[in-house]
Amino acid sequence: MKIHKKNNKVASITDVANAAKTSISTVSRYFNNPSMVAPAAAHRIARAAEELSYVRNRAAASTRSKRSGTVGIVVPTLESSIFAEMTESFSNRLLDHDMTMLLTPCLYDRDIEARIVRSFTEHRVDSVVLVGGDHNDEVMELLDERQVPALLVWNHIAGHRLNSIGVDNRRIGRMAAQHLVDLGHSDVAVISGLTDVNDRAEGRRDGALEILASYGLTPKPEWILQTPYDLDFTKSLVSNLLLNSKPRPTAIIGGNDIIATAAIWAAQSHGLSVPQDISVIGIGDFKGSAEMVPALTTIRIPARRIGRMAADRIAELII
Amino acid sequence: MKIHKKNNKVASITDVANAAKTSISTVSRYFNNPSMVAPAAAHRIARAAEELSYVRNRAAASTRSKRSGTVGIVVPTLESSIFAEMTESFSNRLLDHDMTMLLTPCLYDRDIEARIVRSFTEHRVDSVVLVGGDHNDEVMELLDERQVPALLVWNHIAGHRLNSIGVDNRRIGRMAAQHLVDLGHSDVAVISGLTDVNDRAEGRRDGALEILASYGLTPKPEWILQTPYDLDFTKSLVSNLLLNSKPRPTAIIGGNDIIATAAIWAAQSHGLSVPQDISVIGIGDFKGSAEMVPALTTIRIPARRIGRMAADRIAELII
DNA sequence: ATCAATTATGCAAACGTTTTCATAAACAGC
DNA sequence: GCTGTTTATGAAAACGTTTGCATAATTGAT
Repeated sequence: MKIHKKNNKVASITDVANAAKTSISTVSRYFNNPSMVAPAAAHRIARAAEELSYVRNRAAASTRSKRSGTVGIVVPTLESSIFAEMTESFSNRLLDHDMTMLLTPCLYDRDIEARIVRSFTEHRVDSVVLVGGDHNDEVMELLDERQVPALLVWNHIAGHRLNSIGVDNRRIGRMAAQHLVDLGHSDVAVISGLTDVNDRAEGRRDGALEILASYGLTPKPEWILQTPYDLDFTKSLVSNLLLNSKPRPTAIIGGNDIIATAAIWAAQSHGLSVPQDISVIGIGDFKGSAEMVPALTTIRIPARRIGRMAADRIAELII
Repeated sequence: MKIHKKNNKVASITDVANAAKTSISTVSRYFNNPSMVAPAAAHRIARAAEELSYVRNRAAASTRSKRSGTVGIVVPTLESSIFAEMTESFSNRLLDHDMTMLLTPCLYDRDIEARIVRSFTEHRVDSVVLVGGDHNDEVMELLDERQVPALLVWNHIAGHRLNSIGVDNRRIGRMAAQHLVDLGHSDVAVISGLTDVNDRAEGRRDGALEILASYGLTPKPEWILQTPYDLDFTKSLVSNLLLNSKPRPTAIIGGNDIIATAAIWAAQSHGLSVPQDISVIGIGDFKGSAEMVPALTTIRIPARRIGRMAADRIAELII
């Protein structure tokens, strides 16, 4: 009678070892470090594994080896195409490193983020990726205590004790403002995301205001607005701005492309044409901004590149 | 000397049990089924866990309990806002069930999907979620053999042996075509996604063509087009169509909102105005379609609801 | 008080791996 | 043919949990 796996249960490494007439150590080595096992044995193991449709149990493996092959990432939202792009390229690259991504959106809520990171540590992820530099103390302590290698993406943060990969948002804000100044604008409205939950938004706004101030063009307070990540709300916010300002701003800086898009649509719905009647510049370069009519002027954030680089960096961090 | 955790290692359930002067069984029960442990013991355990900053190891737990608390989901792409929405609401709802999501985009490639599902099974996910009904045999066998409860989302597929939650794409296609016929159009172009890798696209196209045919309005072959999920490409495809057709189509059905958006932009870039000169209808209702100028006419797919329902169904499936 | 029923606990055996250590086998160099 | 290295293997001890079973403690009814 042929040796085969214990009844109706899925095959374990032991079953494979028995079928291949070798020890479980060798089977384990075959899967983790094939070069360590002799060709003949390797062949028998491959056959046995195939026969029993063995699927190794990484969860069990991680108890001994301390490596789960997973990375946890928390993003503010997936509904921003820019985060979706980054996440997607991150995941794809991770696949090349034979790792899998645990992903959870935190909806810009730091407490939810903390809860998610805790859950990630329960699953013993090999590493954690966070967006931006603003996080609960609890998160930092947790990562610290348990020595989970962590990576901050999106912003490059010079002084931070965690690794970071991303852009300098202040600089981007400066670029956007400079562009409008160069076009001759002096009446510029600055509409940012919510700066208290979003350090990207804050950096961009401050960079823009810095440049405007340096030209003596500081916008009046009612032209410096914040808006949540919401097309609908932003569109009516801008509508109000355009209706109620006696001299209208001649240009708008949108803290991200959603805001800029909403601004363009708001302007169009008042019969203003872009860029003839009013200039709008965004930040982010979401997929499609170039094809939009009128094409959206935007400052490119290399989301895919950030995603890829992050995955590669993770691979280094956990060696 | 105070009892404390073994040097420089993270605390395990044993450390907590020692510190709380009880057995690991009780500690385990405290975390999994608090009602089973007496208040006094519970209190000591809570204190000890806090003190040692104990984080339970779900990976280890899953070896014995067969429940990892994770669900694997593979989506075609995150760059489609509609999938992003579904995924996000799925993940949020999953959180309520104390589960975490393993997510990987497969880029519409069935072989990559198969590879991902295999990786999910290695991680012993409690359940797998797939988009649509077209999958490699290997995937089906794997899920079958290992008895992983699986769920199909996006399409509702009547006869399928797996559970499914979603919409009837053929019906949606019929609705789109009927809408245009009702508006009096007789020259309708149908632009779908790639039907060979996307059964949603196929259903929608066929439904649309079915209705058109029933009115004797079958489009000429060069008006039935396919396009990958790409704004850029689609925009120039539609541009060509508009330039080269002697009598132009008076309406376009876009298989999804990306296609419809690209079609609108293409029309606009030729000086045609929508909907005066040409009607365009999309499918999907991505976030923002209503605010767009002109507003995009689209058939709503309840992405968030599908996501939520899927999470709830998963919770039922694995009991 | 007593006994039965209930509730709370602890022991020890799983779970499916990896990894250390020791030994056996194969290979070179002479 | 030796001997000294290298290479391949196996036994057994972890890893951090859950859980079945048996016992101890508590409760309730009389």
